[in-house]
Amino acid sequence: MTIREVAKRAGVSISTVSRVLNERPNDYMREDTREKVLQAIEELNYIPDRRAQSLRGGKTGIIGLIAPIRLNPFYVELSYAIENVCYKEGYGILVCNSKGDINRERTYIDLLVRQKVDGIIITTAGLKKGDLDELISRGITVILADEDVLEANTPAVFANNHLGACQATQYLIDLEHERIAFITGPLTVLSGRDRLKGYLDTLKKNSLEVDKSIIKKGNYTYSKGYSATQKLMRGGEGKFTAIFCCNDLMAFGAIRALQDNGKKIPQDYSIIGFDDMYFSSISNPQLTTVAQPVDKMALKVFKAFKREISDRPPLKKVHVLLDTKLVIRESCRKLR
Amino acid sequence: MTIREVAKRAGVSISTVSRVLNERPNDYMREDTREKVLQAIEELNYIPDRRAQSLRGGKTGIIGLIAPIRLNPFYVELSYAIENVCYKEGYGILVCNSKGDINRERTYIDLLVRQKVDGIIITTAGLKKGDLDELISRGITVILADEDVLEANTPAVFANNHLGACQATQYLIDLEHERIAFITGPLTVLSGRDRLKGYLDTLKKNSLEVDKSIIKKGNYTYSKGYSATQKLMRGGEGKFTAIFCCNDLMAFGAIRALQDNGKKIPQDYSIIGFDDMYFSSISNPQLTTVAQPVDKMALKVFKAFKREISDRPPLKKVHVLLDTKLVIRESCRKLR
DNA sequence: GTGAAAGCGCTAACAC
DNA sequence: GTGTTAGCGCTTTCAC
Repeated sequence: MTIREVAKRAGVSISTVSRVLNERPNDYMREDTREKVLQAIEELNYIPDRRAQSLRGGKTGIIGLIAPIRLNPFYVELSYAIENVCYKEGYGILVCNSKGDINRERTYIDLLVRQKVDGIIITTAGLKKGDLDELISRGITVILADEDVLEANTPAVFANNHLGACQATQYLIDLEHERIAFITGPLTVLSGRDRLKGYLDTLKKNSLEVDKSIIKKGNYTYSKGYSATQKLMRGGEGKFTAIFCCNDLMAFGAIRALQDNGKKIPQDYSIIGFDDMYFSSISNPQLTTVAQPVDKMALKVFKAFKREISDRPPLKKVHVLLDTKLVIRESCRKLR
Repeated sequence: MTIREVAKRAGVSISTVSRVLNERPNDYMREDTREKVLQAIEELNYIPDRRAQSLRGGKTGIIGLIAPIRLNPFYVELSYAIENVCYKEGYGILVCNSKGDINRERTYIDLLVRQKVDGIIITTAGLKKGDLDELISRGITVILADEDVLEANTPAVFANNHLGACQATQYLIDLEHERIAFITGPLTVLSGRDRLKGYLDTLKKNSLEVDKSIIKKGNYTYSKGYSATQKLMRGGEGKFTAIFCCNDLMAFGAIRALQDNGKKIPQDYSIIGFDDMYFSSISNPQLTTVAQPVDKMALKVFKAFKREISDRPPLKKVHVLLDTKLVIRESCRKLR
């Protein structure tokens, strides 16, 4: 079922078929010719081959998405937000779960290059400017999502992690909490550092002292949230009344650790997370958290991609910073 | 960066380059020629174009995955299990979230046909044998996962839903529960019907009466789990001591509904789910459930795919049925 | 308005 | 052993 067969059936040449397929503005043709072709297409159930189309200079209509998806469930939220806008725009999306493994990331990039995808949306686990430049030199548009790359000359879209951390911290303070423990994200990644800074800045802004003994290193995993909270408990139960966890998954770990110590949430301790994954809305207790604007992120990412592949892409690569939003549910309470 | 440039740099013809690229068994060549080519490839950082390769009769190396992913989070488990085996085998996976919408499914199928994917792994929301046959006639291998299509002449892989439901029901009975409520899945889908049957059969096997008033219709969503449980409560609190929910998501809804009525799990009611999603292992309480063998399913699906695209695909299309496994956690207790 | 033909990057049959 | 060439399915000049 090729364009040739359609041409034969319609009694025209293949270029005519191609013309009706592509509908260019200044391409005039007799209406009955078009009809004939359309009918032949219909009858043969013909669907053009995108590989062949793209080989002749066109686009593949595929976008690659690379992210540490299963590491942090937040990325399944983000990936499906992106899938959704790609669907609406007629793009296919090749999903590459890097698991945070740089080798896996590179293997996937190789696959995407082979497939000549139109673009790659990536939350990288450690790629550098040079890696990105090579991709770009291959004609593949790269959009950074949620994680920056130093000096990268390509568009990037983030949630305002600093703002989010400020919102969370301030909320706890407004609830009269003064000793707020903090479980960090990995400090190797932008979001981790920004969230820490937001916490610190908000404490300072409210003239609250920073107590390093209630700041624990985390890595966005459930088990780390659990173990960090255990450490917190061993460090002295009275040293804090609330915990701000740098993502929801760790917050669940924290809640569990507290419960295992016979504590109740939010009666004994208030817990706030970050991300707002789907499960945070149905967990017990439902988690108060900072929502990342995933849908908006997906949209902005896609728009950046479109702009980049347009005839005249902007020289100045945008860095979009999207506002987060506090979502109040059940895991925090007013202290007194 | 094409094969031509590599050839020029290595001082050989393009067919020689093609030969070293493809390494056929009976293709001999001088070692130094191969070396030269390899070096040129290396120096130019050449990566062959899969579109062009596949156009010339080859495979695209892409598999499409269609499933109602965000409808039931179980499918995110399944999809990443599949992604994982595809990764290992060098396949790219085009993820298509149908949301259970047949139109979306069809649009995606069109996209996958255009992209000339090697195969489609599908959990369909309503495609019929005819739709599948058309795909197959287009040279696209179709593998059914988790959901059957009547009389379809293509391989299929399922979890043994009947067995799973038996395991869950029997477990509750072993815990001395005799009045076990049941929240069904959609009865339009295979898994829904089989799970119901497993429940009914096990009741009968244990000479327990079926009480239709404690069997409620569900649809695999959280909110339905919640509302069905509310109905159950209004029907009479004493009429049941346990609820078997046809998937984990509804189980969470049920737990919530019970808690909103001031009940405790598992003290007041035992709850068992089905699927074993990641979140079930970290929820409060951690959910006792029936685990679907997702990794094994993914493997079997992939193997069926490979067999189908092999030189001599089996005429008889296999139906693989995989055993489920009871995962005991915290949401059930012995009645007395 | 429509058709013929070149060529996208590659593989494979056939020469040499 | 290696090169030449046709052709995969399509788009796009360039003729007519």
